[in-house]
Amino acid sequence: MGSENQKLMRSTQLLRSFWNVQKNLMRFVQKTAVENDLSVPQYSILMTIAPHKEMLQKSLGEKTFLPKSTLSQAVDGLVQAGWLNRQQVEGNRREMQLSLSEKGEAFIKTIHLQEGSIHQVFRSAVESLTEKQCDELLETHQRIAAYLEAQGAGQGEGTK
Amino acid sequence: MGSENQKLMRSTQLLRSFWNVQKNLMRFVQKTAVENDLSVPQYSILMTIAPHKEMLQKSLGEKTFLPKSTLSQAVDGLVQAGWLNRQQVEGNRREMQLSLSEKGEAFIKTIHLQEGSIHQVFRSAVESLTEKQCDELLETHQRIAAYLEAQGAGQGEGTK
DNA sequence: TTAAAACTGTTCAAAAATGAACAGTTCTTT
DNA sequence: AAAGAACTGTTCATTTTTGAACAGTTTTAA
Repeated sequence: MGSENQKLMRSTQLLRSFWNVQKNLMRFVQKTAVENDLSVPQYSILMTIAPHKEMLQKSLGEKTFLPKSTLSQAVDGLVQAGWLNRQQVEGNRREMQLSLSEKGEAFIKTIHLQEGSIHQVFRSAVESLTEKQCDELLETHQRIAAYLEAQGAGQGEGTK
Repeated sequence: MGSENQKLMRSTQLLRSFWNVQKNLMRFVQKTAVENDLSVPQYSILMTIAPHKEMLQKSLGEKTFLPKSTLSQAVDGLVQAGWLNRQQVEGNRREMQLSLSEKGEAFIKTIHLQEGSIHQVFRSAVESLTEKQCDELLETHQRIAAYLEAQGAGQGEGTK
């Protein structure tokens, strides 16, 4: 069936398209992380926690998909560096509550403003998009991410 | 200026949106790689070389942004496994010509068909997009990728 | 033609990321 | 309430990735 084949090619093309963006993003994330003495997981953690100011370590794991050993080590480093506070959840001696310190918030702001940081570079990259293009991109990404999120989260898969 | 602030938020929102897709994609790439006894760099290499059938190792480095030590090791593994052929470029004793072996081509086809592979999962994820949505996504991604590609490739940056 | 500089890929020691085993806690079932 | 199962995070040995030094080749320019 020709149209099936058509669809297959479409999907391949789209996957490549995402991959092309993602490998470039990773390049700048890597660079930004190194320039601020962070590992890539640590950078991810900061960016994930930033809009909420505080999060359970468990939730952070679910959001980032980082293996829990990686998460534990990365968080530890961030706490050492003074960017995060870590304390036991009261009424639950297993879970850890993580929160951005004031230093941490300031640090994130600094990163956002650094020339050559992923944030600055990306800002320029999307500068010329129209309102409509932005909205459609967000909408489509949201749909794809939601689908993927739902996959594999169900069965035997968990962050080990 | 309010509209500047507006733009900033837009950019942040878009970056998050890409990140949400990318972390999910990476999850499946990782999974697909492991299931086929590949490292993530090795998987990237195969997917990059696949449409061309053959490439210079140098070009592969430029396309994937993999550090050259990583590239060298990963390629070596693929050659050992019999998926790639490697030979010196004739008339140039530095560069290496890499090409998919027949076994390698077959291997890639197999991966594409595996249930739960990134390819299958992604296919389902984008199944319901309209023709128009696909085209716009491709177009926008292309623009962003092109911009990012141009950045940093110029000055002191190269794959070490 | 040479010497110096730039290029391409490999090697190897160091750093980063991860799985598996674990320790302590909480929840379930009896 | 006691035993067993499930949960949450840490530790540590192993694996993966990477930067730096290198070896060999080609290009540049003296």
